[in-house]
Amino acid sequence: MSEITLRDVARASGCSVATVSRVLAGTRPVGAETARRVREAAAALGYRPNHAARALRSRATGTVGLVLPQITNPFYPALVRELTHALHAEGRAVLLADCDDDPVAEAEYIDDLLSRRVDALLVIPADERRSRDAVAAAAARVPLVLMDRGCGPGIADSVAVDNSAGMALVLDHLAAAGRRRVCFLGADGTASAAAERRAAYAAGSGALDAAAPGRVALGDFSVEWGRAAVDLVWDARPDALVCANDLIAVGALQRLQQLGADVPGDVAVTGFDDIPMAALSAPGITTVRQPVAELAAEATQLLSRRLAAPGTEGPQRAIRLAPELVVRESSGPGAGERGADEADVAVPVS
Amino acid sequence: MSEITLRDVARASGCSVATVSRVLAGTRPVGAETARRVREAAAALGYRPNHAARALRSRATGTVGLVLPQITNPFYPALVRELTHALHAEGRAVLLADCDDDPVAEAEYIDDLLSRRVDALLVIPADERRSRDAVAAAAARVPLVLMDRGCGPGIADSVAVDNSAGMALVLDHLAAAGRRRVCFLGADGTASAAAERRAAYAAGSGALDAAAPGRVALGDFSVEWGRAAVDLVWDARPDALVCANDLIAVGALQRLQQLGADVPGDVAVTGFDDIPMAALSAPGITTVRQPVAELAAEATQLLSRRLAAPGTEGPQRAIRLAPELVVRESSGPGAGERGADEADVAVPVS
DNA sequence: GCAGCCGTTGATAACGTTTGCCGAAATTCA
DNA sequence: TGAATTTCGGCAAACGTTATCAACGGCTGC
Repeated sequence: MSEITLRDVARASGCSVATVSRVLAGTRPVGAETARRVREAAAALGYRPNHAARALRSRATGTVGLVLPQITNPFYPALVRELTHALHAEGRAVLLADCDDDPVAEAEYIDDLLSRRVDALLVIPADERRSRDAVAAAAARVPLVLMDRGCGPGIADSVAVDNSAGMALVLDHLAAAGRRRVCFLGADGTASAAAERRAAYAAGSGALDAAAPGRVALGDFSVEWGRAAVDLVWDARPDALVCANDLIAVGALQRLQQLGADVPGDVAVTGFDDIPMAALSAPGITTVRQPVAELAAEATQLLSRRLAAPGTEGPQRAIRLAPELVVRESSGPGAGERGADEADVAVPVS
Repeated sequence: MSEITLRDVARASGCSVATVSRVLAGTRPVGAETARRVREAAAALGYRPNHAARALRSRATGTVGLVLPQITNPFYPALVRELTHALHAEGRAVLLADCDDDPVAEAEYIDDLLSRRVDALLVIPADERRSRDAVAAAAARVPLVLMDRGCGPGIADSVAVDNSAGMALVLDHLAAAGRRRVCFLGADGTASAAAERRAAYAAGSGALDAAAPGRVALGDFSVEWGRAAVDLVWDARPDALVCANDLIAVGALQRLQQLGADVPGDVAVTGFDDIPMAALSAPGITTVRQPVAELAAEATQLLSRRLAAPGTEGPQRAIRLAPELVVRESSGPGAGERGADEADVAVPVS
């Protein structure tokens, strides 16, 4: 069985548990010869440190809790992947909790993770408003980084994409393509991504057409809403639908095709996030790609910094990363001006 | 700080730590009045048990490790979701490890999880052959359940969909629709799902057409391969492409549309797994839906059974669950015989 | 009324590590 | 060469919980 403890290694190598602990953890210099004997014995016996005991004694579990609203949201798997890889690279393990978009469940999971003594928490809050209390309480106990969505000001460090810059990229692109009758299919949720994207549209779309900022339909971040939203704005005879995320765009695209509209000939469609489906849809959907690996790297770095300097409550940081525009067929030249094929061209933000 | 220990609760409630532990853990009966006082004090102080200490003493962490090949594989998020929910419902937490399809990384993660003293492991092996040693070694230490893919015979308990039954559903459906020139676009990997599906095709397709079992193209489980595979079988003028999973089907569908083929008029396309994209593709892809929630429930139940009777090495179980056929537009009536609209009809296996 | 029993409770010893402290040996410096 | 300083290793005390054992009541039953 996995019963080999420090005592056994100590006995086998002829020294005390303390020395064995020191050479294995490298906390203090130890004689070269002794170190060799200890390492040999440990390897021979197949010693595996007991993380539970270590955690109890040193009050650090080497574990990070990751709380997210819905793993089935197609944007998150890539993020989870990058986060777990980045954290594992630092020797930490990841406790995963999917709260199913329910702030109450979210609070319970956070509580459970805290009682499991995670060293830190990564949270994508389910709801900007109703997640706040639980997140703030947790942030008071352990280093906590908010990702993707905000949770009110001054709660904790946060890392997210610059939604305004992303929306600006989209609007510039559509403007350059001569689109003017633009509509926004967004989400009315309190999640910060929803709010920021619709604010950015409201702020930027006026440059295309004075009435554009008013052509807005708000629902949620789903394919179903995308389908339904098209009908609500159809009377305005739009030549471009700016969607707040790729799921909405997929739904909009489907409904447009049902209605017999030509995409991009009659109307362009754009999304946000660049989930896998955006590239695989027909036509491919022009969208704003989030720098997922960089988001993960920034988040883990933020955590490491807090963990390295315990108690030191430095100023909170709100990191915003620049997204890039991915141009695909769904926003190609309109009916009048068909040009060359230009699919999947990535345009980094300046 | 989170410094409230059993001692504090004991002092506040006027009894010993032993009693407090007993009432809070419910391990042994305790006086009603005392229990009330203890619970009151615990609540008032906001006591949170220290899982690290508990784990050290009782040699059980209440934690399960989940090792999977690629969280970005669109079939897994739904499975992860159901697994975490099922496990959390039993009071366990989930340590997640994504090994990026690399058996070496997989072995390291398994090792790390074991040294973190997980009570049990859920593993979706990256490779049938090269994952075997690490999985077998782990299974000797803790209860382990293999999911989705096998890992050689007699290694551990396993839960998976019945791939043969699923493939049979597809072939029956195509036969009933009058398709005869069937081709199989599969994966040559050693993963058991790949092998079982292509074996089931080989065994069942002969009933449609004597040459069908020979019309096979093998690559991997990707959209890219699906696109490429179409060209390899196109000379055979197929009227149906049976794909080993939905990603291949999506790729095949794209390439067919590029070639100007009508789906399902000229050729039907079927997938396997029922990932979200299958429903959202245009046309929607007929596929075999895995009973994800039931798979998760069976797996956790299997774990619970092993955990309840420690050391009792009962016989290994290999549970196979019946899938259901989801008929969508991609396998509708062929060119000659267009009928009524029948989208998204689920036909459970008998 | 006394032996014996159960139901409750309190001390206390683990669980396997890390770590502060101290002694011994080895090294340096005057 | 003696004292000061460093280096190295051991002892033992934590960390917060659970489990074992004994003690102390108040019972029942004869």
